[in-house]
Parts: sequence; C-alpha cells; structure tokens
Amino acid sequence: MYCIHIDCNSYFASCEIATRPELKGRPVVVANTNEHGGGVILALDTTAKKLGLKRGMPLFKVRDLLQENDVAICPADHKKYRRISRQIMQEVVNQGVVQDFVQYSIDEFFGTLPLDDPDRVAHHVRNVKQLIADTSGIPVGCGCAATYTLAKCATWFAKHYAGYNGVCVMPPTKRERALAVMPIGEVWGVGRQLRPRLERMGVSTALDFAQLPRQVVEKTFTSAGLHTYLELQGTPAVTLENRERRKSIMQSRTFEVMIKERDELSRKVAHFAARCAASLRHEKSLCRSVTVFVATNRYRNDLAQYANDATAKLPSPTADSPTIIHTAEALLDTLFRPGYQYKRAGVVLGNIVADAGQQLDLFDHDRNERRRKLMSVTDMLNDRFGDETVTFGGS
DNA sequence: TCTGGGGTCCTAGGACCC
DNA sequence: TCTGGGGTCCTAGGACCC
Repeated sequence: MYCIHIDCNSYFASCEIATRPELKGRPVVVANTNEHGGGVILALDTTAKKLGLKRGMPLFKVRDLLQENDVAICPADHKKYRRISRQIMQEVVNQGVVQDFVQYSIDEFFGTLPLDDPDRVAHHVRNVKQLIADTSGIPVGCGCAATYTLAKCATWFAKHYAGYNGVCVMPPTKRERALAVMPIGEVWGVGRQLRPRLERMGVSTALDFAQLPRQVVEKTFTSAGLHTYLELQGTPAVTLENRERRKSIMQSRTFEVMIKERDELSRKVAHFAARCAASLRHEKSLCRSVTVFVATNRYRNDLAQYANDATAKLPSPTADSPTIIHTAEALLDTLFRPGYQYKRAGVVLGNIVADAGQQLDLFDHDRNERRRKLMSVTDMLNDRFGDETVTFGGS
C-alpha cells in the first residue's frame, strides 16, 4: 500500500490564473490588500517568484519591483479558494482511485492507494493529477511512499526536480537515496526551532535524522519528533485528524489605522464575533467558549506596548449571535486599557461541539426556538444577498 | 505611510482530589 | 505542625503547519 500526498502549486495564485484568463502572461501575486496599499504577499506564481518576490513580503517594500514588471496584484478571495478546494476534493473522491481521501488543508490532500507496484501507482497518480488539471485548472504536485511523511517528501521531489513532471513515487528501495539529498529543514514537522537543534547534532539531511539511534531521538525530542523519525524510516506513526469539524474558529484583523477608542474597538470585536458565529452555524456547530484578544503594534518601538486576552465559558453550547457578541464585548471591557493604540484584535470560539439539534435549555424553550429561527433567517439572507446584508446591533 | 490570517498538537505546571 | 504518593483536569505558551 502507498500513501499519497497531493499539494496544489502556488495555490491562491493558481486559483486566480485558472479563473481569470486575462492574467495570462503576467506575473501574479495574491495579497491581502487594503485601501491603503498595505498587506503582504500570500502567494506567487512561478514568474513572480523568479523576480525575487517571496511569500510574506510587505507590498510597500517591493512596490517598484511590482510596477516595473507589470505584476498583477490580486486581492485574496478566500471564498473562491475554498470553493475550488472542495471541487478538487469531490472530483478525486468521485474518480474512486484514491482511498481514504482527506483534506489536510486548503491546498493539500492525503489518501492511500491499495497497490504495491510503483509503476502502477505512478500511472494512477498521473491520472489523478490530470483529472484535477482538467476539472479545476489547478496544477498539483503528487508524492507517494510508505508513510504520510515520506509521501510529503516525495511531493517535495516532484516539485523540485523537473524530470518528475509533478509525480514522484518513492518505493522502499529508493527511500535512503532520496532522503540523503533532502535538507532536514524541508521535512514535515521540522520547523525554525527544531532545525538548528538538529544541525548542531550533525543532522543536515532527512537521512541523517532517520539514522539517529532511537534512544537519542526519544530523549531529545517530543512525541511529534519521534513520529517524524519513525515515518522517515517507513514506519507509519502519523494519523490524520478528522478535519470535518474545526476545533476553534477565529476572526482577527490587523487594522490599517491604529485604534484608540474603546467604542471603535468594541465595534470591531462585535463584528468579528458575529462573523465567527455565522461560520459556526454554517458548520452546524456550537461553541462553549469565547476568547477575545487585543494587541498594540509590535513593530513600533516608540509606542507603549500592550497585549492581552480573555476567555469566557458559556453556560451552555450556543451559536446564537447576540449571546456571542455580548460575551465578546464584555470580555473586551475587561481587556481594554485606555492610552494604548491598538493594532490588532480578534475573537476565537472554542470548545466546539456538533449541533445535534436538541434543545438544551429547557427553561427557556420558546425564546431559544425563536432565536434559532432568527439566526437561520439572517444566515439565509446573507448567503443570498452578500455577507453583510443583515447584521446585529452590536456589530 | 504601509508588516497576514487562519489552524493544530504537545507539554509543563498549577489546582484540586483522595 | 509536619509529611507522601497517586491521580485528574485545566490552562498557558511554544512549536509547527498552510
């Protein structure tokens, strides 16, 4: 059996190119722009990458480069990206070749192929890649190997060596040769902190890590590190989380202009809370906790800094907008300190459970029933006429 | 002038219980 | 007043991911 990993290339940029033919021929970046021209680059197509642009670059730092090269700057359209992602998911499931197909993130998928012959695996995976290209226009890289981590390694090869044409199958016999040329920092689970630690131990490739004595790994790293280590050796140790129901829902923004007034910040927080609540209902979930956080601009050494958060437990699971908005506003009141300039704030809903539809609060049945109907009508109007058609007083 | 917005998991340590 | 060993649950913060 093989694990398969599918990773969309430059996903946000590819979505824009696939849906806007007029962008053909121009370098494309996707950025979360605002009317002041702020924001950072979230995704780039290959030609934009060749210009030296990188993910995370603030637009204002590369303004000239963008203009000189006629780079198309697309505002991020997350709804579109989610829609195309669902479409890819559906097409691959319908095709029926890949088993246990799960969405790992907006642009990555995992699954299994109940085959042992690497050539047959490669044949099927090329078909999957073609199917995705034909139905959504999104180019993908595909990797297959004995474990999920190795499959992700294979995808790295598929993307970094042109000869693979986007599909790399790594049979057990080729595992060591492949890992010997893969930098340790490229391995799934090795981030900014772990990499220097490993390098100090003399580990510079994925193979170096896989060949450490197990006791050393157990003593030095956490369970996550051990899982990565085992998977690199070809022993499955990672199980894929069922991502159908999120465990938390967040809305937050960095403000274009810093906010000093409590009322203005309160309106922002109410708005975040309302959007979180709408997402929650959209997923047929309820939450049992609300968190609010605020922060000043950490890049401004000349200003006083303050960051804080607060969480409230709700008496019973709910997706009721007024309840969530009022709770968030009350939390903000405990957090707000006058005299600071706030640059960022957000709302997080946590302890999320399925909305089984049962009425939990027996004492107030009629009122709650009316509230639920009110929520479903506002959601319906917003679905049909746009996100902000009907909002609640606080927001 | 202008610096993202989401998520997940793990661990340590405190509170509390017997 | 002093003291131990075993357990659970919760939270904060770190690390990682896209």
